[in-house]
Amino acid sequence: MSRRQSRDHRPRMPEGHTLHRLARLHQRKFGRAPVIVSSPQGRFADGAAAVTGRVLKKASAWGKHLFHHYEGGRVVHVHLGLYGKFSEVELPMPLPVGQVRMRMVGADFGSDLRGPTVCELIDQAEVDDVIARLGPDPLRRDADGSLAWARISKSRRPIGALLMDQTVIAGVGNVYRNELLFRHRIDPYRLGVNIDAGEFDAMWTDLVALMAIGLRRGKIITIDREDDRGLPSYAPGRPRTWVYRRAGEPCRVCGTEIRTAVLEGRNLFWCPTDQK
DNA sequence: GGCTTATGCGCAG
DNA sequence: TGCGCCTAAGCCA
Repeated sequence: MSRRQSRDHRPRMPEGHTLHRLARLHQRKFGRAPVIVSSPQGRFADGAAAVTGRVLKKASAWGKHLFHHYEGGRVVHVHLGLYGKFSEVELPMPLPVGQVRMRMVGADFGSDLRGPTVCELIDQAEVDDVIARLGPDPLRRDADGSLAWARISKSRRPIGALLMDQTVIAGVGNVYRNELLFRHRIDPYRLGVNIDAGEFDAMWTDLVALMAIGLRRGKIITIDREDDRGLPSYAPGRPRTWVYRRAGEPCRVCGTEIRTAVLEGRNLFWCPTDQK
């Protein structure tokens, strides 16, 4: 078997940590060297033609948005959406399989992007526009949680919806949203105005730590945090989440059946006993 | 082999 | 509110 498609270490859930991980990977594998960019599928043909052969100066992420900054001020903006994925491919590149929107080939590494919601060529001003629409990203060093608090503390929307709103906090997806609310014993339907400052501070601090674990480990782990006892306690096969996708199963704390409902089109999971 | 489902989000109506 | 995007893992037969 000469399967060139390498084993992939991509996180299963593309929330913010996935994009930061990709930015780090792409910078390491493609950075500071010319990259051959193409669009086998054709839908990104013009964008690919504009950057191919140019040096990738930097890859960065803000929330769920990924930016490839090429020399000459051109930027490739990617949002994976629900299905988008980058594969990791060893050279030489095999023939494209399926709908490959963007193919990147560096000196000793390649990557195929399939199924993204967004893959477009933009300039720095447009990057700034994208970022201006996003809330603070817990994975960025400069993240200012007080900006999120300013929005939440005034809102009459449920906290379960606010945490998913990318203009409030950038990078939180359905897994982190549900897990964070359980960890802090907060009912997802409680309104933003009814969250107190202490609760928010604790959630924000926790979120920063949880997402940093996701970034480091490449998967979302919200129980058995390695820093709980100062040593790695996660082992393959061990449960990694408290409530996410556990509808009907017993709460790991009190045994009550985990409930599920749809809030603004997304699946909510919570323990009706523990979360008030 | 086929069916269901999912992490996101913009848009139509 | 619900659809469309259009991938792929997980499950069942």
